[in-house]
Amino acid sequence: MHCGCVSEGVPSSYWISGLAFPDWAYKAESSPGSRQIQLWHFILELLQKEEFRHVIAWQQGEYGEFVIKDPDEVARLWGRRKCKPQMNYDKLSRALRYYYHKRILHKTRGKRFTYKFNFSKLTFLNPPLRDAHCPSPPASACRPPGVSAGLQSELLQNMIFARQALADQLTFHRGLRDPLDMASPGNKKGTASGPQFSSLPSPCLFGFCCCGGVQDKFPRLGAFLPTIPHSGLGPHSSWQLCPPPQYPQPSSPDWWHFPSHVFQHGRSVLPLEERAHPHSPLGPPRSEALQKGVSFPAIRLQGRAFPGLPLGATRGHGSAMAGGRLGFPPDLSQPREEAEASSAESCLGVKPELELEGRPQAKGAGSLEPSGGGEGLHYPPELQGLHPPSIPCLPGFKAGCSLDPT
DNA sequence: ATCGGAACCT
DNA sequence: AGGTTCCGAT
Repeated sequence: MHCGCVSEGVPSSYWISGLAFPDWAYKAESSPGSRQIQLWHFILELLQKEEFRHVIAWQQGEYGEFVIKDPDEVARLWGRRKCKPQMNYDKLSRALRYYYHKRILHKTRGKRFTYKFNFSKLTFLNPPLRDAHCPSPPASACRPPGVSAGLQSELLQNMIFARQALADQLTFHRGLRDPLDMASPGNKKGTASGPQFSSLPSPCLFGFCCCGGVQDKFPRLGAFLPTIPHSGLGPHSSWQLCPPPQYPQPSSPDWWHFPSHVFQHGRSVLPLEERAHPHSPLGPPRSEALQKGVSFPAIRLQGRAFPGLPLGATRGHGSAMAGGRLGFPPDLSQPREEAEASSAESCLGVKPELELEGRPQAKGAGSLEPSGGGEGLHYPPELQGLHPPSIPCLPGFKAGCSLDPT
């Protein structure tokens, strides 16, 4: 039943194994319907490939947003993949539009051929990770051989997105989802059609970038996400640890310009440490955004302080926690075994009681609507300065999610 | 260019 | 289910 179509040299099996698109997603045996490559998979494949950058590429500065630079070519490639020589952009875009309702994708209004992924949805649609352990190499291995500075940046973004996605999942799963989504076909509860988040362990997200061997474990992870038009990381050649070694400067707000609604729910995720010491020496003064409540838990590794990242590590439904695979980096200075042992129990997360205010799709108010809601950052005063989640942490780490062992 | 309904296909 | 094809509307 070969049609001579090719897959453009892009393996359709695993390619972000363990994160968002595990290989099962492509395997026929995992689906009675002989699951084929889906369009969004394909789009992501193209996006990760350097050679298609002239055809489709991530939009700089907008996370998850991509531009189809050559619609005809993308359509041709898609048609080739699907053995549909009559494929064109009109048809392809129709398929993309079906993703709007599924919240896999949405259109960036006003920008031609520009769409944006809702990564959280993609992740949510996928099943539990099978082996998301967090290897803990020596710090010196933080940039594995072959990991370029560029990849370094991308890996960081992966981590950011992964955390974001998990945080989104968390929100999603705590019953605070958007009613529109409840009605969407992919979200029928209690069916066997989708994974249950309660059984979804968090990957060691930090491990993606901070732990060595990421190339081996996640060979294609690096190209998954758009390049951060960098604020504090790129120029640093040392690749010591993934997050920028300091808070972003107010002059370079890119760092906290995450599109996710995760950051728009009036939730301060400031670590206790930060709250207790508003002028903490751990970093420069908080930016305007941070003051508004967009902040990340501080992380200390090897004596250095980092801005936290939007964390999705979940205590979620208990059982997930009991599984103990939560995304937090071990202290890289620890001996490997020790670090692994602790990483198995580590966790850190945003307070999972995120609110979904309004429907993302609601015109002008949706957090997922990039062109509609402006910043969309509304933080009721009463929600500012809330305590961080009471989340089980690494042994020896304070609840409050600093990684600073005390 | 973009949207979404409708019928159809696999 | 996840498109593909067609098409009228905006």
